[in-house]
Amino acid sequence: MARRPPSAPLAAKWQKLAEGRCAERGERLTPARLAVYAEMLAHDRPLSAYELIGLLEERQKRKIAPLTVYRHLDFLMRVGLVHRLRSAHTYMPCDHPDHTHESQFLLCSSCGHVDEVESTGLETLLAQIANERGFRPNNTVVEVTGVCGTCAEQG
Amino acid sequence: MARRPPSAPLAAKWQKLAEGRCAERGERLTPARLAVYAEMLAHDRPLSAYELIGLLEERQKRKIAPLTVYRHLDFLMRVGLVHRLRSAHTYMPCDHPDHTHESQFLLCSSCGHVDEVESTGLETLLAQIANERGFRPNNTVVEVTGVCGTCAEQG
DNA sequence: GCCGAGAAGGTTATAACGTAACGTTTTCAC
DNA sequence: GTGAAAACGTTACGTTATAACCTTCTCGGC
Repeated sequence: MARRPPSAPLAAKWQKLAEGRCAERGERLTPARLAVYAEMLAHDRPLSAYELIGLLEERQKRKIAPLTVYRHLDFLMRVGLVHRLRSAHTYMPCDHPDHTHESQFLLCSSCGHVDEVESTGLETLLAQIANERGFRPNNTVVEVTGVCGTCAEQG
Repeated sequence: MARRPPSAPLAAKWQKLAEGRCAERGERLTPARLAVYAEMLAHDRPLSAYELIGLLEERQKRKIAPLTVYRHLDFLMRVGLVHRLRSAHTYMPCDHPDHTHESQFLLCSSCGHVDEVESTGLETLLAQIANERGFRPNNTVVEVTGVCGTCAEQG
C-alpha cells in the first residue's frame, strides 16, 4: 500500500488489544483491517457490511468493493475482535476483547442497542445438550430480540 | 383461485395438525399456503426460499414470485408450523407441530441434518438472563452449528 | 540484496436473499 | 348483495454475500 488510508481515530488501548490478539495467533493486523475495525469502534451501534463500505469510502475518498470489507470482517471475526449478528445482518466489535469466548446477545428492536452477555451457565448447558446427542459444536448463535430495559420503561 | 394448484402429497395427519393449528388462531390455511408447507414436508432437509420457489414452479408449471413464497413462509412461521434457520438462510417444518414452543437447533455442517431440540432448562435460563437486565424477549434464536453424532463417528 | 512462496488486497461480475408499492381477487360477516 | 379486510399477484428494486481471477505486499531463506 503506497499510503496508509486515513482511519477513524482509534484509542491506543483498543489498538494495543487488537494487535495483541492478532500477534497471539500469528495473524497480521494490516492497515486495511485496522481501518475497518476502527470504523466499527467509531460507532456505538452494529453496522451492516454495506454501511461500513459507505463510511469507509467517505473517509478514504475512494471506491471500496464489498468483497474487501467482507474479507476484513471475516478476518476480524476469526481473531475474535468482531461479532456478527445474524438476526440483523450486522457486525459489531466485541465488548470483551481481552479474552476469547462465546457470546450471547440481547438486541433491542426499539433503540437498536445490543447487549453482549457472557453466561457460562448458558454455555455449559448448551455444551451438555450437544454432548448428550454426540454433537460436536463449532459455532453457536444465541440472539434474543426484544425490548431493552430502558426502552421498556419509557413506554 | 380458479383451480387448486397441484401439491406435494401430504400425509393426512400433518394436514390435520396444520389445520388445527390455524383454526386455533382464526387463521386461514389456504391452498397456496398449504402447498408451500407440503413442499417443505416432502423434503427431509431445510430449504431456502429460492429452492422452494424452484420446486413449486416445477410442480405447478408456472412462475412464482419470491414475495409470494416469502409471504407464505411468514404466515407459516407466525402460526408456528415452520422455523427459519438464520445461520443457513433456510426454512424447515417444525418437528413438534402439536404445541407452540421456542426451539433450539443443532445444524450439522457435514450432512446438513438439523436436530430440533426443546430444552426447557435453556428457555428458563435465557428468560432469567433477560429478566435480570429488564429485557423483554420477543424472539429467540439458538443455533449451534457443528458435526452431528453420525457424521462424527464416520470420521 | 534478492528471490520465491504464500498471504493479502483489488476488480469485475454475479448469485442469493428479501422487500416496497400497488392493484386485483377472494372471503366472510352483516 | 355489499362492504371491509385478508389474501394473492406483478413489477420492480434494494440488500447481502460470494466467485473467479489477477496484482501487490510481506517475510523467511539464501
